[in-house]
Amino acid sequence: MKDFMTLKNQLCFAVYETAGEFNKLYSSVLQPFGLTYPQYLVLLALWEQDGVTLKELGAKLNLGTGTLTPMVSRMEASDWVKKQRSKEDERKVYIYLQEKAVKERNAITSKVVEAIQSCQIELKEYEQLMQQLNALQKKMRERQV
Amino acid sequence: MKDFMTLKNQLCFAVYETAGEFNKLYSSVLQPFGLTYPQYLVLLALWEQDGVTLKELGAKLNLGTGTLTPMVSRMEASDWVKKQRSKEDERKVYIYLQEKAVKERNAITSKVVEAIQSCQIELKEYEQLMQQLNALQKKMRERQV
DNA sequence: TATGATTAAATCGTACACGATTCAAATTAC
DNA sequence: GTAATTTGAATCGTGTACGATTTAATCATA
Repeated sequence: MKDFMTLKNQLCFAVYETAGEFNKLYSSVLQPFGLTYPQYLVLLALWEQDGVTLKELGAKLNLGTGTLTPMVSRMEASDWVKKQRSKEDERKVYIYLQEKAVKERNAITSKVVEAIQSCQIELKEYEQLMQQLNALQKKMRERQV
Repeated sequence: MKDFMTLKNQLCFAVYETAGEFNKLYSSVLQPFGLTYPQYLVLLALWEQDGVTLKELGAKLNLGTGTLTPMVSRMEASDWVKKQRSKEDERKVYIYLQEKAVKERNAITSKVVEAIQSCQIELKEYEQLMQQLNALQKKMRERQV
């Protein structure tokens, strides 16, 4: 019988390692643009919908203000985005893409797609993994304690 | 046609989020023991094989000294492990489990298994995901640039 | 309408994670 | 047998990531 408490038989570790691999792969692609992997995820979210509040951005990315506030500040310092406090509700801060982020969008996504394609992942494999990971996440979030 | 550059259609993001979910789930279980999730992974590795060098540990966990050295130091401070510089080769540092880690092993793993079981993941689903993630990692590591 | 509760960011403290550099010990090459 | 190289940890700087607290603005309500 297999030992389920072995490191290499742990699903958590497989996910942990895969996340690390993605991090490394994306980092190498994004470094020439002066972007980190999490910063790229922020851009992905903003390319979909620009001008969202920090809280909304956090909801999309599953990140709190403790992570996002300094990260967005760094991205503002490097001219990717701009923070704008709302006039109607001064508690809210809206994040807007800067020209640089709009102009570079194609160059960045092209390089990313190219890198992913170089991994030779089958479309079917890709979609199946997506579906299974989403199902797993759902179970983890809804687990009965 | 689906937009593959959407955040929620990104495999990288699904993996990133799932890793975050595991982190949160395991953290809640491990907190009463005064352990973090990465520290638990270190214990998993050492429970399998005790007395390995920092480098060997790093190879198992895919972590560099920049991460492991301070982490193991913290675990030494909290009496989980002990660092011992080799007499034969003074460059090497061996990591040994402390009594606390041996004694608490069952209590810790029981709680972890319990938490995972509460997620109601099918065995088949679990194994399929493991296999697919491992295949994906292999492709990412061996990609032709 | 004052006040108590809620909300959105910011801030703080701790802990990874990584690449690059440094340092000392061991190995090798000449 | 000394010099050059390699190796294993440690250190450094930057950047997430999270829970908890703080602060200021808004909302709810008596």
